[in-house]
Amino acid sequence: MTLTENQLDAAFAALADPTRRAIVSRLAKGDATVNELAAPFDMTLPGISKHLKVLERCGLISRRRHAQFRPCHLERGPLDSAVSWIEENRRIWTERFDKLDHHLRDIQQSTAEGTNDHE
Amino acid sequence: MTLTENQLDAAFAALADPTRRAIVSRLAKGDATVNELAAPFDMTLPGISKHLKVLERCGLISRRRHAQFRPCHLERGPLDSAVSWIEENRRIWTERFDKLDHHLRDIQQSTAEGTNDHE
DNA sequence: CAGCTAAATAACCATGTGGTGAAGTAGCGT
DNA sequence: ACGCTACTTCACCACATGGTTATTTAGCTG
Repeated sequence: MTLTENQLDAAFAALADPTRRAIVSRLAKGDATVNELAAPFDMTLPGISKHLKVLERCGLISRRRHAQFRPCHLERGPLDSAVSWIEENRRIWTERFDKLDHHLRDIQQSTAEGTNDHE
Repeated sequence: MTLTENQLDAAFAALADPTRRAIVSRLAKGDATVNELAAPFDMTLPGISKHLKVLERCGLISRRRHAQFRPCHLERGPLDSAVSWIEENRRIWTERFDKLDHHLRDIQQSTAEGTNDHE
């Protein structure tokens, strides 16, 4: 289910480029050919082709062959894995703060009669 | 709330490195000094220092000053933004497939008496 | 077949990144 | 004041990345 470290590296790295994120966003709406994907960008086709190869290598997209066209298709897996990694760490972070919150509440309770705005 | 494109670039790029992800995971459990963060890695301190600068520049961590120590603290914002971006695209992706699913169901219903396994 | 279109590949370039060792800075302890 | 500790910054290196133009491959079409 979850990707290996290397695949996670590649997925995050792939998403770190605005052109590639835009391509992913476009593909979320439906498959598209390379020329269709390239159209919105002020970039040569080989440039787009390189980006697509990056996306393909990390599993974010797959490509079929249809006549001369190579329609690109967004794959969900890497996005899921990326979110999973972040969510897991946010969970740990949040739980820790919940505990801290309880702790502070305890302290406040035990010093309820003292001042409460020092520093 | 959401980061700019550049900040999103930086956040994803920061998370693309396994050392930096490990540092983030460590910090999710609580603040730590540079030496504490460096300990698990087979890497010199300047190397860690560079990684921390990357994390700091994209807002993933902040650093206080306490005596000679520079305790690092994980900030939640960029993680939230990264997840938001991905979630938004997954949402579009999912909705599309739901529609497709309905469409296929319609087709299957209207050709219910025909063959159903042609390509 | 020739020729067009879609896309990939090759060769190249500038810049960025991840790492190093060596030197510098800042604050505490004696 | 002196050194120790905790880090940062500097100068450098090898390699990856993002982009280009020019060339090549693959497949349709006349």
